[in-house]
Parts: sequence; structure tokens; C-alpha cells
Amino acid sequence: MDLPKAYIPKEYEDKIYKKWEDSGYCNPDNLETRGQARSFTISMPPPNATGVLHVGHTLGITIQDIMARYRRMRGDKTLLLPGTDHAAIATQNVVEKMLKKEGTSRHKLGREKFLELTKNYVEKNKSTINNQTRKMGASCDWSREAYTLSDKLSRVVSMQFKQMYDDGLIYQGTRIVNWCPRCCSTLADDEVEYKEQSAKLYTFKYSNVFPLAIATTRPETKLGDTAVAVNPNDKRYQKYIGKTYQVDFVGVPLKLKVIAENEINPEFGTGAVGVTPAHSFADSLMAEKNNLEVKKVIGQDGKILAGFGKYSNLKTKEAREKIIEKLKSDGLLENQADIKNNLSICYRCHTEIEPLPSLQWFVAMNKEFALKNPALIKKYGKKETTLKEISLWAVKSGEIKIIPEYFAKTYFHWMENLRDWCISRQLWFGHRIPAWYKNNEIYVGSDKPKNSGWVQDEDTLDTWFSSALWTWSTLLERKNFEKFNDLKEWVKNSPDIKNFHPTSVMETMHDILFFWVARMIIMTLYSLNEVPFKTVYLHGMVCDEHGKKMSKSRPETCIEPIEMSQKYGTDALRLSMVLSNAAGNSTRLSEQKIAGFRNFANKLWNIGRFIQLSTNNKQLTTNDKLTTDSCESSVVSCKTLADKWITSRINNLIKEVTDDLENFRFGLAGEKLYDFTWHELADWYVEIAKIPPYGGSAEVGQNSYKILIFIYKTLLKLVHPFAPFVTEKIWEYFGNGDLLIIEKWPQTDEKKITGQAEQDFELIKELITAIRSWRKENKKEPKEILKIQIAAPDKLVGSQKEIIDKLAKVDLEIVEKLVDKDLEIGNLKIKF
RNA sequence: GGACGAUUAGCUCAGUUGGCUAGAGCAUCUCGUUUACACCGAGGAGGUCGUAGGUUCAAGUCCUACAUCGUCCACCA
Repeated sequence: MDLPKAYIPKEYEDKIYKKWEDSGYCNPDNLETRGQARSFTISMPPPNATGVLHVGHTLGITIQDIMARYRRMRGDKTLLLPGTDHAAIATQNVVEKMLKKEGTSRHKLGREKFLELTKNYVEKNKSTINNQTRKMGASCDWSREAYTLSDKLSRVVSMQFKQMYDDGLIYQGTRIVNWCPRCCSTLADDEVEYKEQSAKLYTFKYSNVFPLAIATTRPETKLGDTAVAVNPNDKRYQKYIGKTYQVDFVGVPLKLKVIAENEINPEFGTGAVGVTPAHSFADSLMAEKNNLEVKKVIGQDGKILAGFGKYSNLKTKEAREKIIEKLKSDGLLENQADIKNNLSICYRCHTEIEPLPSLQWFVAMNKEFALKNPALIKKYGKKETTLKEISLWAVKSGEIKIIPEYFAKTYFHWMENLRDWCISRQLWFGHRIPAWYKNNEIYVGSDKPKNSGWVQDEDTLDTWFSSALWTWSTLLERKNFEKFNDLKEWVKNSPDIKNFHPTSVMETMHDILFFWVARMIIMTLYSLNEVPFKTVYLHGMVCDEHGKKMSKSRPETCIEPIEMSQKYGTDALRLSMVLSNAAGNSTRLSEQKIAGFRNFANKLWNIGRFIQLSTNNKQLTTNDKLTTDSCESSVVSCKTLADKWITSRINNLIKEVTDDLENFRFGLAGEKLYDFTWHELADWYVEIAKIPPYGGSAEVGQNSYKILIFIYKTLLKLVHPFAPFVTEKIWEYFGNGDLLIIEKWPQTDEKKITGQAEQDFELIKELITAIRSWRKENKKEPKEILKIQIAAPDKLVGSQKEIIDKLAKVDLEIVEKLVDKDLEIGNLKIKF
């Protein structure tokens, strides 16, 4: 069958994907007969089940798929494992918004009904996401598809919780937490965002009996002050340190102790700070040190609690205004200044955060526990460690390598300053905390207690708790998983864990390094006593053509991957994101860029078309056509300089591309393939193949087609990881037996790399280019055959007469000596 | 306030352990439909690699300072 004139991606892509999927080749179990020794695993970062794929996902999927396809072709046991994340808080927010539009709320529906609704919503999104992942060409193993809130993974989560609880690494306690009054939930430290705002800095005295004035932007929290802190070296205030005052602050009695704290900056405000242990992280530390009373002022609804007189039940801002009015009328307000400060807001709904004390569950980062895995203990050097210590060690020691390397610093900094991780959330959608209460008793377990009267904790777990287990929870045996009551037992009886863990590469965007990557390291080192992955590859942000982050709120800046795939083909989209980009760097994407790579796919296609059309009447034996895998370079013998040159070039290409892929230089590898295809193979060798006797029926001609076929087949294999659809389609057109996806990755044949041939041919290229340029400058008719004389020191130029004549449109004569010359290249003299 | 990254042709970016006469794509200009491809071919123009020093036989690449942009972290009441 003949290839059509142009490559029309949308006519082929879905069918090709179906072929891959039906072949079962993406499931490593089906390729066992090849006897691979190495395994290669990527747990694909699960997209949130809230929406559809955007270009950021496409970039990630592409890089992951390039690695997977390359490794599969190398013969490694390759697993690309797909899945979705339930994204607790994000999903609940979206569903709640939908309910609000319909005039109802989760509270009106009740927990059960709400969860059912959310489940349906998630199911719908999951199937959209999966189809889009297919559209992007991901060669993942759908038989192992996972979901963070599946029954299986939920059980893993409960078991992990129980184990950590038993080890004392999970505890319940009252601590100041970031509280979002809108979500009515806690937030982890890194789920808090900051927004600059203009604020007023009020300077006032609590009362006339208290000697010091303080400055604050939040006077309403001062209702809960139990101390005033000053710098111990501040001469103004030294005499007050240690004294306690009973004051009346806007009608509310306060007992204030003056304490000394080194952190207090005497230059700022009045140099005296009101300490509010219940509603400030910094103040709560001071309170702990100084044994201060913690007095709650603000409730979980964001309103002033009862017991504060006329301020009770007011929203914080209303209370603030009332308090300022009162201070003014009492003559206590000394100053109010406009300043800029940062407001902490919820990363999901952008509501102002209230730090407040609350009873929550935490993961202890600095508590010692014992390692059990002898291999890890040996490498680490001791048995006792903390989650923080072992996680720092994993990257410092090189057990985990981060690419680009400079992100390791960011990781260390974050890890070193990590506080205990608050994991309970007051949400409905998510993993319910596996703790039950009865009177004053508490029971923690993976199953609910047998006897009656126990009530389960109302809260759910932080969504990152379950995704932290992703690399291995997805690999645990799923058959009869309910029978396992012990996590260790389950791990031991899971062949996939043995075969595929630790995973090879974690490929994701750098913004998720803390949220997710760091937590996988923490949790996996704890439960499996091994690293979750050996390498972390971080890609950058995909920006619009002006370098701005694409954002849903500005739809005009967004490039929709599915739309682009329809228009230009998935291969073009993949190439446009990966080529000319290095790890960690953000990349700018534009439709124009994608169109450029559509042209490349078409170029590749048309080289195939040329080969097909020309070999049809070349009477090559079946063995020489593209129908076999006789792709070893030993089967071709080079007869001409051009043969030697292109064979040398492709072997160099194999070497370099392989090396680049091994070292995560995807952009560079892609560019080399692009250059070779267009500017070496198409522009030169294909053109030469058209020239008699190269393109004729003579022996040289037939041989050059054999070489062309060999080069092209090798190239298709090399390009396949980057542009899987077009290469697979061409492979199919040429009637090859099996799919390209499992073809053997080409091997470099060092003997065919010949510097001399490359150098000689470069000179011929240079000569042809120089003649063309001279023609143009001298305004020669394009079709006119020019007679030229060349004086050359050796036989090289003479031996390439046919090529030079045809490609430069000349009739070349070699002479011994030239008196005058029009052109000089190296030691060649040319006369027109 | 701290850390990290970027700064290379009009635009978007590559450039691996220093070896470069600094590359590509797009855009632009000239010419051309030659037996794959106009989603094409040929040729041209366009750069003191942010600035100032330093190391070196050799610096886009390494070091120091500065400037501009970006990202992350912390957050001072």
C-alpha cells in the first residue's frame, strides 16, 4: 500500500493507540519471554480528579513516555503506571461550588449523599483524564491503573496510619494550626499562600495602667494577649521585665507579663510586642518557653468567641473596628500608619487564614524510630533515626539524585525547617481517619473495632498522606488484598514491589517538590525502609508565548493540548514541548511552534514515501525492504563516500542520542534527531540517492537504497520515543511484522564511525554550497549548467564528480593548475 | 529579608566535563515548482553571548561584584 502524500495525524492516532493497548506490550508481564534483567519503573504523577489535562500534564506525560519507550526498546522490564488522585480539598471545593449553584450545600445533603455525588463526579473526570492520557500517547500499563481513594489504597492508608501510630510517629495533640474558616479545615504549612495587602499598623496602650504601648495590625487578637515581649537589651523597657500587670483592655480584663525575647526588634513599632499565644505561631513558641496561658479569642467560624463582652460573635474585622473606636475614644490610640504586609490565605479558596489552636493529628518529624531493613541500616550507618534525618540523608548521600541538581538545596532547606505535619482535615471527601473513640478510650486500626459503641473520628486525612505512598501502594498485590492485616506481610507478598520498587524516576514539576516528592521520600523510607525512587527529574513550567503562566482564569493564554493534538498531531505537540528545553527551565509554548513540528512529522513521513515510491521499481529483494528487522549496520556495505558518511553519521547519532537519553537530556537528543533527519538525511543523502548511478539500476544504485532503508529504519526507532504515532504508522505501512514499540533499540557500530569519511564529505558539502552561493551572487540562471574547473591536491573532488555536478548544476573538470581563480575553499581553487 | 534560576540573532530557545570560526526554529529578504514533502528546496542578512573585573594557552561555559527579570522559602508584631 502506498503512503498518502501528507501525514494526517488524526486519521491514524486513535487506531495506533488501540494497537498498542491491544498488544499488551505496555504490561511488562507480557514481555517476560525477552528475559530482561533490568527493570524500569515510573509511577506517573496522578492528575487531580477535578478536571481535565492541561499542557503541564502533557509535558510530564511526554517526558515520562519518552523514558519508558526508550527503556522498553532497550529490553528493560518497563512499567509506566497510570492513575488519578482524589485531591480531597480541591475536589470537595469544586463539588461544593456546584452544589451552591444548585442552591444546596453539603450540610443539607448529609455526608453519605455528598460523598456519593462526589464519587460520581470523580468517576466522570477519571475517564476523561484517562482518555486524554491515551491521546498523548502514554505507553502506560492500564491493567495496573490506580486511584488514591480506591478500596485497596484506602486500606494501605489505614495500615500506614496504624503502623505510624503504634510507632509513636503519629499523635493527636492541640497545636496552633492554619485554619481556613471557609473550608472549615486545617491546612498544612505549605498549603498557605501569601498575598501582599495594605494594612493599618495601630500603635496603642492596652490601658492607662500599663506603661508600654504596642503596635499591631490585628487589634482584635489582643483580646487573647497574655504577655508583652521586649528585647532584653532595650534600655527603655528593661525595668519592666518580669513584672505582671492586671489591665482592662477595651472592657476585657487581661493579665500581662512583660517578658524578654531576643527576636524582638527594638526598631520596629514601639519595640514592644503583644503576645497572643493562641493566634500566632511565633507567639505560641514564646508562650511555651515562658509558660504563658493560652487564651483563645477566635473560633473556627472566624468569629470572636463567647466571653469577650460586646465583641463576642463579631467577625474579626468588625471586632477590630469596634476596638479601634473604643481605643480612640479612651485616648489610648497613639498612631495609625499605612503599611504593606503579607496576608496568609488558603491556597484553594484564597480565604484569609486564622492561626488557632485545635486538636489535630500530626506526623512527628523529629521523633526517633528504628529502621528494620538491614540493607538500609548498613548504608545509613545506624539503626535509630527520625523521619527528618533519614529523609535528609537520602538526598545528601546520593541514594536519591535530583535533576537539576540545584533543587537539592531547596529540598534541604525545606526539610531542615519542617515542623510536625498536620494530617487531619475537617473535610468529608478523603480517607476517614482510622481512629475510633468510646468514652475516654481511643482505638486506632485498619478495621473498625469489633464491639459496639465506638464512634469514628469525623475527620479525613490530608490528600498528600495517600499520595505520599504512591510509588508502592500502587504496586501492592491487589488480589484478595483484604486478607492482609499487616502491611509488612502485604509488602512481602507483592511480586510487583519486588520487581518494580524502588521506582526508577519520579518525573514531575518542581512546584510539587515539597507537597509531594519530599513526602514520598519521608513516608516510603519509613514504611519500606527504602527510597521511593532513585532519580527525581523536575521539569519547568509551561508558559504562554509571553512567558506568563497559563492560567484557567485567563483562558486566552491557555493552549489546550487536545485541541492542538487534533489540529497538528500529538507527535507535534510532544516535540514542541520537549525539544529545546532543559530540565527545570520553564518553556514557552505557542501554536506556531507546534505547527513547526507538524512539518517535521510530515518530513519524516515523506522520506518514507520517497523510499517507498523509488524502491517499488528497484527490484530489491524482500530482505532489503523495510519488512524485516535486518537493521544491523553489518548487513549494509558502503560503496561510496556518501554511503560511508551517512552510515558514520547515523552511528554517531545512535551513540549520542542513547547517551543523552541515559542522562536525561531529552531536549538535546530530540534536536539531534531533528537535525539529522532534515539536514543530513533529507537534504543530502536522499538527494544523492536520486542521482544516477546512485539512483539508477546499477549496483551502486541498488546499494544506496539498501543503505537508505537501513538508515531510515534505524532513524524511525530512534525517533519513536519522541514521536511515537508517526513512526509507528510508517512502520506499519512498510509492512513490518511486529509493532515498532517493541523493536530493539539500535546499537552503535563503532567500526562504521569514520572520521575521514565525515571530513571528506563535509568538504564536498562545503564545495557544493560555495558553488551555489557563487551562482546566486553572480545571478546565474537556476537551470544553467556551468562549466567549472577545479584544481585539487588529491583525487577526492574528482571522485565525487556526479554528486557535485548534479547538486550544484555544474559540469566539473579537474585540472592540475589554475592561473586565476574565482573561489577558494581550503586548498581547492575554482574557476568558473 | 534569604535562597535559587534566567539574561545568547527581531522573537522563542539550545549549547554536556572550558576547545566555538557561537547553533536551531520562527519571522525577514532573494531565487526556485528539479521524479518524497510548498507542512518544500536553494541562497542571504542578522550576535562585541546582561555589565564590569578575574582565572586560563583557551571563557557563552569557571570565579567575584553589580543590574534587570522570574521562581521558591521565611514573614516582624
